[in-house]
Amino acid sequence: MQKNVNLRMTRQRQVILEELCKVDTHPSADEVYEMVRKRLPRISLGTVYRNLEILSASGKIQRLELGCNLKRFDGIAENHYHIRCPKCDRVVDVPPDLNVVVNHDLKNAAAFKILGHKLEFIGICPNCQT
Amino acid sequence: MQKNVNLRMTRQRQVILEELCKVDTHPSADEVYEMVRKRLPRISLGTVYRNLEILSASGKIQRLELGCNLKRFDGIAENHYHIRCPKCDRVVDVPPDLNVVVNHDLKNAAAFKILGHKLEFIGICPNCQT
DNA sequence: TTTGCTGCAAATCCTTTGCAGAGGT
DNA sequence: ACCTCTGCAAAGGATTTGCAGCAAA
Repeated sequence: MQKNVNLRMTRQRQVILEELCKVDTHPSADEVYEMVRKRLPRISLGTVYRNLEILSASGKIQRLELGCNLKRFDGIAENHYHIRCPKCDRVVDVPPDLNVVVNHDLKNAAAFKILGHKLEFIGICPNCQT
Repeated sequence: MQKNVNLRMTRQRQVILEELCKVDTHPSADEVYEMVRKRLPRISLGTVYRNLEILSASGKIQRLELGCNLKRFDGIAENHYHIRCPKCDRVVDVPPDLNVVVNHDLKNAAAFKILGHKLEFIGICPNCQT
């Protein structure tokens, strides 16, 4: 990925941004591709990927990546929280004695039937702080 | 994936479970493969994937997948929370007027320098409730 | 003996990348 | 004109799957 020194607002980038702001469906890259293709039939999927990356790096859109790329597995079956270090991607458990309170008032308002929540803290681990 | 009607405790499954419970590093499937291979040199990566799936489906281990498989993009750049429906994988925003309180007391205790958190609610969407 | 499980390899899915030409600024 | 961006296609990495033989129960 190139450094965003001199960003150009190309037609493709413009349309991707417009289409993304039109919807609230949190589309995947492929879904964005399908949306944009209606206006720019010759756009390539690679371009969509590159632009989504650039747009989120420059803060114009948000990239939802709750968690890391790899699925990870935990020998502890009980639900608990994690802290992930964005530098080394290490994941550690949140000490269980710590009281993390998530207010579930939202349960009453959303049309969703809330089953639970996933909470992940992002933090620089001791190793990476130096 | 077969339905878990009659699970057998094979040597491979046993060793995967044992190795996973030994560590607290939240390994990826490939890392589990490397761990297990020391004891079962002929095990295949496919078997590791299948067993991690089966073990987490049967509740013996936990699968960390904060979020969905696909990266998703959001036209709203500001940070906000999401609800995801596990049935249809739809993601919607948490209405911003709802007060979600995450207690950050944990900041003082962990050796991590906490930068923030990611919170995702899991819930059945109106469509999937029928 | 039944049938779930394994190793293997090929397939699949999503994403990234190299390249030569096109197009913003 | 400069240099970023594009389309294309191939490569890449993680995960899944088909199959024939193996092994728990």
